[in-house]
Amino acid sequence: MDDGEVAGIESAQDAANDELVLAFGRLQGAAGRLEYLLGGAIEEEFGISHLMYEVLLIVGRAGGAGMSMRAIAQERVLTTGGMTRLVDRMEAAGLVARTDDPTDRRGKLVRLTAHGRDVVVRASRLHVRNIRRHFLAPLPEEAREQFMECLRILSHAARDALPRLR
Amino acid sequence: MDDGEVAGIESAQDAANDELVLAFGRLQGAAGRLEYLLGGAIEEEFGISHLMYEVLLIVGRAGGAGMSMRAIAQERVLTTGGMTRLVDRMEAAGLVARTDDPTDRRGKLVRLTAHGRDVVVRASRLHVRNIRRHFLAPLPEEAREQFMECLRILSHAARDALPRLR
DNA sequence: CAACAGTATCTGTTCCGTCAGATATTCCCT
DNA sequence: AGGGAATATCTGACGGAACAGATACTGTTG
Repeated sequence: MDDGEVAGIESAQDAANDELVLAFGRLQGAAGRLEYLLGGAIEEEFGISHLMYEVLLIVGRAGGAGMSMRAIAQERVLTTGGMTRLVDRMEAAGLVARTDDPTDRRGKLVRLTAHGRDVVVRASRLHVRNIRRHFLAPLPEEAREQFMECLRILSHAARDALPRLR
Repeated sequence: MDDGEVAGIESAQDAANDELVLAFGRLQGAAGRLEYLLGGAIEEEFGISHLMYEVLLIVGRAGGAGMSMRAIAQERVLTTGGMTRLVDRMEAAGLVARTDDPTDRRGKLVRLTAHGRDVVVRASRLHVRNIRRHFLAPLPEEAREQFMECLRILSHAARDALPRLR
């Protein structure tokens, strides 16, 4: 079971697709280490993971009485099972609070605590300084806005296109 | 510890940055389920994860005698420890083979087996039909090329900017 | 209203990648 | 050549998310 030639594994036409796959894969790997690119300071400063920070943002902008577990999970593209445990940890850290949904006794509503809001506000302030500078820096100036717009579009599409997460 | 107002959590200036954070986060979540967007058919058809498919692509295009574990890990942004186990599984599945690096007795070289090359060729063929159509579809026609270019730039930058992975 | 399908959340299990440490080897400096 | 730092890979322990099943509740339908 040996192999000689590996060149010509694909047509030039397909090579561009592979490039996209590889680029996205690398970014996914890098995103797992997003702390180095974007949120390392947050983790150091506030002792919360980047994922927690994202959930704070999501819940924070919902405001009002809070968001259901499912809605958060849907928004962040996570299973509700995973969300249960994540919110467990965040609740233990005093960042969010669960309350019973008054309109549906199956449901819970998650909202920021005062501490959680404080953290997200200060973390965001820290974030702002880093995100464009470090993450987007390699891109040519004029491409950044459009790239961010594409990212927004794709992420919404991804969120909505995926089958309902358990 | 109750909280009343949640509006005005941040300035309008910062809101755009948060948008980027959230978009990227969602994409990361979605990327974990990249199978639905890009590679679901591959997993069904060939019984290999999308990550394995990516590694097959990476090793395949290296060609020749093969790639070191570290080089693959670096290219895909993964720790070498994780790579060890991934290659274990891929070797067990008959997709790749390890050989001792003749120039460095610490190292191993990973190369595709005939079966691995067959899988990656056929999977790529399947992929081509799906990737642009499903993943990039939500983007306006004229933005796609530039978006892919941005993705390429950023992914290379991310790979190179990260501290050496253990 | 009883039956039943659908939904929200939680929990046990499993998978998989990271982290830190161990071992073997190479490289560099004296 | 000898000693130590750096490097390649592997391994044990761990964390966290997915998956599937369980439980509780809702809404619909006969």
